[in-house]
Amino acid sequence: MTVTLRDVARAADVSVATASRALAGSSLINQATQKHVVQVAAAIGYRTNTVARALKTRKSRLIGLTVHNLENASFRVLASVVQARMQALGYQVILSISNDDAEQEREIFKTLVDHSVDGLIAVPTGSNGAQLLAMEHADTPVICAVRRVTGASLESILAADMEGAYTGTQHLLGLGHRRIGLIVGPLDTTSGKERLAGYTRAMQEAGLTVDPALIHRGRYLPETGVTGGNALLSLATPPTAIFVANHESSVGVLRVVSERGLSIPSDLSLLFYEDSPWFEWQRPAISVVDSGAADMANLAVDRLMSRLGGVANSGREYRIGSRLVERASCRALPAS
Amino acid sequence: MTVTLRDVARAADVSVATASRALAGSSLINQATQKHVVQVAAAIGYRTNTVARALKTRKSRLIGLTVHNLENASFRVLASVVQARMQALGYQVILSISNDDAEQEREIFKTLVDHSVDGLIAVPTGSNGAQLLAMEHADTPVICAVRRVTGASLESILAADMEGAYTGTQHLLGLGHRRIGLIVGPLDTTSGKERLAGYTRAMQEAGLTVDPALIHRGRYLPETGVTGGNALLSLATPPTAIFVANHESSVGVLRVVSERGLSIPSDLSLLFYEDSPWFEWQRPAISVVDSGAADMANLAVDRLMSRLGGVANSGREYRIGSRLVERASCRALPAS
DNA sequence: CTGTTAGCGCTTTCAC
DNA sequence: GTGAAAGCGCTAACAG
Repeated sequence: MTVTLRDVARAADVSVATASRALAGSSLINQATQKHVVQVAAAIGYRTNTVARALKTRKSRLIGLTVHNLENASFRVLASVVQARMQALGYQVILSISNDDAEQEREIFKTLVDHSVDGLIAVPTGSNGAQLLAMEHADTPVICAVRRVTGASLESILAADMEGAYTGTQHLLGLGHRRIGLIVGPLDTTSGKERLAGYTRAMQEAGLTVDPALIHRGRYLPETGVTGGNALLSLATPPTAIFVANHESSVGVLRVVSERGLSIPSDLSLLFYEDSPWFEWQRPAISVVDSGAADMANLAVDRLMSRLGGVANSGREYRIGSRLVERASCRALPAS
Repeated sequence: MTVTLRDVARAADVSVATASRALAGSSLINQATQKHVVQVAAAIGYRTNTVARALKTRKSRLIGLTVHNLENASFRVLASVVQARMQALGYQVILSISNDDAEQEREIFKTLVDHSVDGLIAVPTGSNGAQLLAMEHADTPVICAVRRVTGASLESILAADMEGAYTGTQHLLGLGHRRIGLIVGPLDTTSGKERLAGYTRAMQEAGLTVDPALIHRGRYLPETGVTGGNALLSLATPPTAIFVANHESSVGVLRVVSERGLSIPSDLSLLFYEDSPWFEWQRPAISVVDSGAADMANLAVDRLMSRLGGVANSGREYRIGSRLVERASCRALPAS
């Protein structure tokens, strides 16, 4: 039925060992035999059985990729980029979705190990560091992306959230805004904490006292945008600009703005965090602090590949700088 | 290093065969030994080597999933649902992205076969039917989802596009609209053809002659929404409603509407095809013809599982009925 | 019910 | 440069 290396060997009149070497492109082999074997193999339609090879070499050419979901634009970009690049490098990726649930993630990691993935790129929930460390000890490189695990010495590729929020806030400040609202994620996540810190720092450096009423924190959900937007806009002195530093809530904020009949940017300036294709199709196009998902994905792949190539775990944290993308949703305030 | 079945056998003082049977939950085994082996296995931290098992049984417990991209909401839902359900069923999914490119798809299928996936759920480009058929002949079940391959007798799970477009158009007609614009995908895709057919049928049944100027067809891209929207809205007698039956162009249409300062639904009624989470967050919330991506995904999994269970290829085409989701973007026209 | 044994298809010493 | 042979870890006859 299936044509095996044996068949190739027989057809090319060499031993299986030679056939294997020829196909693997081993150096210690006669050029002529090499060519011949390769030709014969192609002729009879031979394809390496990766399972058998994996059993022997303990290399599956499979890597795991776990993300919280596929709705968040950053995770989606991560999935696309990792998939495309790893495939080009001869690896297949097993995608798993954790729903940001520690329990599910635990199961996923176990199964991935069972399938003997050669490596793992994970957006971790943060709760299964021990398991990840165990994988590292079992010589399976793990790269954390977007999120990290505190206390575990794993290579992590993160966004420079503090710096990004600082840059974004500064941009708004530079435009003359003084009352700047912030909608941010939970403060028990690194990104939530750091984005708030960046905002705070920029405000303080500008000599402004941070008004707690201008800060709304909530879950990574569209609803947060609605409650946050309404809360901020209902203030006695509402903000002249809102920095939406919680990607998922963007759509909720847009809804509130539209319901209140506010026009952007004349009534309110809006700055989002993490770019999404449709932000630029929006009218006015939304300015964003792009956290660089594609670059994070690329670096994650680069790091994984070098780990796969034998480089030791640096335990290092890499930060991808944020980038301000000015579009049309922020206006300069006339000097008053 | 790694603990094998041998170790379990030794530790439990039975043969490898018995250990294997105990772990596999074979029927022909003593309850007591069974329990004992399982306990010992857990105690020494045994985990089945799926690669070795796959080599022996020719079942990898891996399935392939190919989609054009992760941006289209339907593909995303397909990926999420298939991943979650297959995982729960003890399978892992290898995700590949074809970019709707026949060449890339060809490579993907080859690699998937190399990794001996047990089955495949594919959103096919349509150009590699022979390869898919070859997989079927090699006893690897293939289920096509969302798109199909003409001329190949493969099980396909499709949306009832003709019916959906018919329903959507009828809805608009029922609201009193007579000049209904249609923005649709390429006519060399099944969905493009069928959606146009559904629209045409509804119009004709209402006794209306179809004005070709009201039909804009274009690629599955946001740009199409811009050119299409502008073309339709620039007509001497512009439509009172636009049926955007090309998911990707939705965002482009919204942009045109906003640029022209049109208000929905008073100036123009809008009906989209294929639901997306953010459509309901939009203000006004967008009415849609939901093509049922989640249901397609579920059925695809069901079909794959029964094929995996030994059921023969029915070669059948399954259609998931569309559903009209009325929100707030279509208004009834006053009888004139 | 349990043990012995023969591979699945491949890579890789180790001899020649 | 090439071949023979030994498994990787597991399952599935086949005996007992």
